[in-house]
Amino acid sequence: MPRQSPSQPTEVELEILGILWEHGSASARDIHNQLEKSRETNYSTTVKMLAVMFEKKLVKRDDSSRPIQFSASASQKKTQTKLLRNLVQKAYDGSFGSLVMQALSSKRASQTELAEIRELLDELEKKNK
Amino acid sequence: MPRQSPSQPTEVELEILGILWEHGSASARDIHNQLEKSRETNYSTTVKMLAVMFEKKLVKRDDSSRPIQFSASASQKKTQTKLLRNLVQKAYDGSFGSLVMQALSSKRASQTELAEIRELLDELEKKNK
DNA sequence: ACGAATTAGCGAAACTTTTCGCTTATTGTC
DNA sequence: GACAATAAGCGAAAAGTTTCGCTAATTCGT
Repeated sequence: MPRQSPSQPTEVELEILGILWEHGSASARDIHNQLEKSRETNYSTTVKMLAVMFEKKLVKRDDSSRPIQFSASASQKKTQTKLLRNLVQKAYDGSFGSLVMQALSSKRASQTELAEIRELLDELEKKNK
Repeated sequence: MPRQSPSQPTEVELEILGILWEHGSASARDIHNQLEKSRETNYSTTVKMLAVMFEKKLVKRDDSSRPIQFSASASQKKTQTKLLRNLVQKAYDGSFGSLVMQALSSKRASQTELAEIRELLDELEKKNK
């Protein structure tokens, strides 16, 4: 009973990627220290996750110096895009627009963000015309 | 080595929910026929998934008539909101705005949608002032 | 250089998700 | 009612994720 291709980074993987995006690169210990803040976990587990993620090519590692430094293989932006597309596909019937609408009406965007969005919207409409 | 609480509907679960949202309610056979279009799967598997989802309270079932009719427990909208919040939290550092920005610039919104978004934006800014 | 501390890795296992074969129950047809 | 066809359910297992104890390797302090 085989299954399909893997897809998105999992829960913990995403948390680790988040740490890497923020810090650029870090040792297993650094990553673990960060991870501990949000999740009860063990150093061994972190190390293992990094090994798994390395196999999946979610992270790179630089062995040239000790401790080994890890970094994310894909940029935050690229990963975001994948996740977003996946969500739109799976839950919003492929409509980015309706996702945006809902995100906006959930009143989670700050005033500054709203202004930025408006600018972006202006640009987009200009181009489309 | 215990783990945490479950969270979002999984891959297949979401696909099944999608079918139910579209059809309102359906028999296992109906659901399976739909599911087969996008995923190589077996009737038994579908039935089992429905059983699992029933235990998780993701779907309701009406046993009063045969074949049993299934329907989604939560509306598409509610589920979307949950998934969206989760994504924003996990991948966008909690910023709805930056998600919206990215969704917009990915050029996936239609002209009509853009107009709607602009309207919504107007309303939001009015309220915030 | 030696022992202590830290880092890296392995392998097994707990837990979750997805799979399906096989049995039982129910329905439809003649 | 008898038989065939369809529906529902069960239990096991494959596949995927996350966990960690324990060992080995490396580095650090003196």
